[in-house]
Amino acid sequence: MIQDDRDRAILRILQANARITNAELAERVHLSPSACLRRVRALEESGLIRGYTMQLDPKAAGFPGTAFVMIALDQQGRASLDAFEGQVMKHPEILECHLLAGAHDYLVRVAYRDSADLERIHAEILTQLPGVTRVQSTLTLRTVKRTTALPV
Amino acid sequence: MIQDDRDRAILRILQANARITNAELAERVHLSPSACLRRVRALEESGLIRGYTMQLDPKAAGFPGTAFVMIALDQQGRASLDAFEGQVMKHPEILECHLLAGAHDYLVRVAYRDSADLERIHAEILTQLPGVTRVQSTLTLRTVKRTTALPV
DNA sequence: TTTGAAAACCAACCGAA
DNA sequence: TTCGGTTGGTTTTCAAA
Repeated sequence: MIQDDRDRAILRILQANARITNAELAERVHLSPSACLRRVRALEESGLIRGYTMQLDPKAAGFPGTAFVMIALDQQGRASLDAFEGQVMKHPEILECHLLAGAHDYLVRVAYRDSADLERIHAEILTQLPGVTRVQSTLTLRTVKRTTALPV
Repeated sequence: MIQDDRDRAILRILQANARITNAELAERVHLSPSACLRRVRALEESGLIRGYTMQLDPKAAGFPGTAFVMIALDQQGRASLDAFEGQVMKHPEILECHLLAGAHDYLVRVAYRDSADLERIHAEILTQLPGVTRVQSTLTLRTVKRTTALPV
């Protein structure tokens, strides 16, 4: 768990730059390197830190666009949801999948290389997921902001 | 730019674990440490790599829920969009903001600590953004998948 | 690709609150 | 007892050969 503002400072810095050296991190939060490292390890052990990832520029990586897709299932039993979600996990084109409150639809975000690629993802992946009755895509014209940082 | 499958392998590994040492990364892609480091540096220079971030567990960090919010503006001129987006960038509670095709609405994702916090974000932030005419929130019951990794 | 100096890491230990 | 600081051997980095 987060103990104090020192921990919060460490988390804010690491969220912005996960490859900072422990020595510099320690300096920025006014701790000795060893004390700082002990806190980071404790935060990792506690399960608060899920991991460290590299952020790519989507356009430069060949994914100029993403789309949001609303997906409705024909049934909402535990087994149906599990079957659907299990398949979702297998497709790297599906970046995110959220179960929404209300109509119990899924909101999915996919990355595609061009319009033909989006066609393929729609036809070969999304509509083939188990139990799907409705698939409605909305293209993203522009991503204004996309952070993985939480306001700790 | 990405040169070959070696580069792609490096990117896949770093997307999954940004804190791997250069020595281990080199071993896993069958390169010498110095050759591997040279490639990573080149990928960084090219702008493909946007940065390295730490992933927190949202629940453990005190953010049990996120919500998607559709926001419509009363005007769609360049100036209106810029004013809106400029304010969006200032609020850390707003994790993402996408301009959608079609009705030219924004889809925004916010993190909140509890229902009172969501109320506050709705009343004090979202409805106060410049030019907003309609704000419609949908809670996320469960996030099935959330990756920042692109399928390079 | 190899190498070696400099930097960073991190475990063991010490001291203060 | 817990938390921060110090030390020193080990690992990693990275530029020169």
